[in-house]
Amino acid sequence: MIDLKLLRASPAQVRAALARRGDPSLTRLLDEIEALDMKRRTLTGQLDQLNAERNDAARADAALAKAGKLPDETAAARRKLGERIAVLEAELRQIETTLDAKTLFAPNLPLPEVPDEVTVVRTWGTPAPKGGQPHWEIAERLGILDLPRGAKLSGSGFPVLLGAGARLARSLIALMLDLHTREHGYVEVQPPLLVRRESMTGTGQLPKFEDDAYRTEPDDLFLVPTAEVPVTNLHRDEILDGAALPKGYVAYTPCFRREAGSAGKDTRGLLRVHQFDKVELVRFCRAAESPAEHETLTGHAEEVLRRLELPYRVVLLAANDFSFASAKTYDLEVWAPGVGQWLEVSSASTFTDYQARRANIRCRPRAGEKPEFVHTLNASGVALPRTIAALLETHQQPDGSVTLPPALATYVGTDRLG
RNA sequence: GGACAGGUGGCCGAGCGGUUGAAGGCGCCGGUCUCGAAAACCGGUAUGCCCGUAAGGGUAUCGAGGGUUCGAAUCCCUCCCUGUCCGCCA
Repeated sequence: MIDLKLLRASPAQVRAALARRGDPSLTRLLDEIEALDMKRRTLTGQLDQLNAERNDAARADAALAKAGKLPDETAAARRKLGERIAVLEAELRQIETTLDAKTLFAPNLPLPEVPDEVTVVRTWGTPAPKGGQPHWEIAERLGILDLPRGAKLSGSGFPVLLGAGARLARSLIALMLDLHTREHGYVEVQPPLLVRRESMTGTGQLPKFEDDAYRTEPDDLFLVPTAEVPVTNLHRDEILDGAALPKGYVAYTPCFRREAGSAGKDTRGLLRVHQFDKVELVRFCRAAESPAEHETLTGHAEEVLRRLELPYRVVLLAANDFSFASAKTYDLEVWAPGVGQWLEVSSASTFTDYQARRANIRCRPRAGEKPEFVHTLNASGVALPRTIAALLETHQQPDGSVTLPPALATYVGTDRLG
């Protein structure tokens, strides 16, 4: 949620920051928000004054009315005052409703250090030369992936993992959860996979991106597109103890995405699917800590790829290229020689206080001090399908088998598939 | 799905038309006492918005919205949520 006080204090700064997102309609949205905010303040000023009058009057009248008789003309005057208040209240309510609705459509402000062009920050490992089989061919040969039957069950984009493939997925999940809980200090969470509208609004998926989500009828619940939603909302409407921050949670969940509007893109194999598994990292911290937390978090996600011996690069996304609620995002991309592409397997973002405002997540720095909004951050740690694709393509052998890195072999129970 | 009960501050809990933002307790903070601590005692301790450099002031908020009233945490209506029992069930 955009900070109305900041918008009021530094309108030019907010406009300049939002302009970097490259959506010209945001200027008009800000105009509307500013006008509504001004109206709201004028109205609340008038209302505060009238309410003060009414409160004074009520106190003065109380004794009179209780004892015996409140003069008719006094009662009439009070009633008239009450009517004026009711009219203004109705007007104010209408403006607030509109203002809230508009505000929810304003994305987060990119941080100043975010570039205008995507930038490769660092690369780890040596990417294999482009070539070899794409993962779907390897997987088909190994009999660990069945796309046609997935399509029969649910439609395209719902892969079925079989045998060693299913075991591989389960092993990857266990490896990641163990790494993040034992070595990086996260608390493991198993959240609900269906969430309320409020939760989706808190993290920024709603109201703007409702078409991207699967929604249940008649309960109006949403299938989580990422564990970020339930885990961040764990602390919705709470005031956290400042001494307990930073706080990190890790959750494995399936993720459900309609991918509306992306038909035809990356449709082969595992690159873009409607349901996939992901281990997600979520952190809550004080505002001053969030830049360092963002780097730490990104490092936690990177460690997964190092353990899997997958060459990857970290890219800093451009201001016009990252998600609605984010203020700064690093993508982790693994090299997939078979398809000859860098594949995004993690997005590590800081949301500054944007989600915290929407979801009303605050902390009290110390006892007796005023609550302040926390900063939220999250990163995939990491998403499975593309990681599996990269694993198969990177570690495929001339004889058609696929070797597994030691860290993973321990979990799978073999160091070779096929 | 059926039948009840209930939603009040960080937590528990009173209040059921008139200085109630809200008793009391717990927790927390400060102080007295102590070599130190505990106990005891004293004091403080909600959040949003607006005005103000500040001190402070105004206002709103007792699940949400609407209504009755000169006046609503208290009465009425609708919705949401939680709990208990019954039914069903991994």
